[in-house]
Amino acid sequence: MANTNAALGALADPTRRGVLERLASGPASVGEIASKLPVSRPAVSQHLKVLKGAGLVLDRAEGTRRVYQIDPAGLGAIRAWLDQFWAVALDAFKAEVEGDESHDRGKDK
Amino acid sequence: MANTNAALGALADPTRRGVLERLASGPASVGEIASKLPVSRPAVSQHLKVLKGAGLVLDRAEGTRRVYQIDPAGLGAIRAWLDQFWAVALDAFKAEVEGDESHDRGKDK
DNA sequence: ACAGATGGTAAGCTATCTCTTACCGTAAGT
DNA sequence: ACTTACGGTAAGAGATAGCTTACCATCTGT
Repeated sequence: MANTNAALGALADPTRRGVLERLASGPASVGEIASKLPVSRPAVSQHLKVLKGAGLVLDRAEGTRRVYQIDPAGLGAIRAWLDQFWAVALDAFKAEVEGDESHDRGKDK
Repeated sequence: MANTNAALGALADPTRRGVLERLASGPASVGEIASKLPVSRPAVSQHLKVLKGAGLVLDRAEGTRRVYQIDPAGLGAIRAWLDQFWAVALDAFKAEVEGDESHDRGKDK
């Protein structure tokens, strides 16, 4: 399952985002992905393993090649987490700007 | 400015997400945040520095205390990046499922 | 069956991250 | 002025992440 935890960790690496951005335009094989990036093919394989573990990509065998593509479900999970987080934080932020002094200060410690 | 790059990197660490989740419910001082987490206060200070650099939190002095809160703009930047990414990827995914074979394969290499 | 292409895995190196303890600066109260 | 509370910074230790090269397995075509 798409663990939000692992997914956020996976998104942290620039090379991995490079892989995802390549895949955003459509499926590609490992070699195709690697040819566009400044790292070796094994490095790309390792990144794809992480992305797959995080539920961000899907893969299928296609002859001797292995084709990867983005898994919409994984991205959706992150979006859901972020949206929920955004909603709570923005709410607290607005409350702070307006009323202030009435809802949080002192309730924490 | 809220660099998406730095922001995603900042979100990768569990302790940092713990800090953000605490702040999502309202502003708090460094000590208050640290008391809820399994790390020392200096560690929290360091995390806050990263979060601030990523544009995810704001801080203000309040006497001898320093109060931190979430910066909605930073979260918004990540949301924007993710939404845009999501849109492109989902589009490509749907195209792949339906037509297939007609829009990408071969245009990349 | 053999040769070539493709890609996953192992081992090892280096750089970076995160944590801790120790220390210092600043603001507030007596 | 002195003391106390609060928090940022420095230095260093340990763990981890990401890369490379070398190697192996699998699938395809001759």
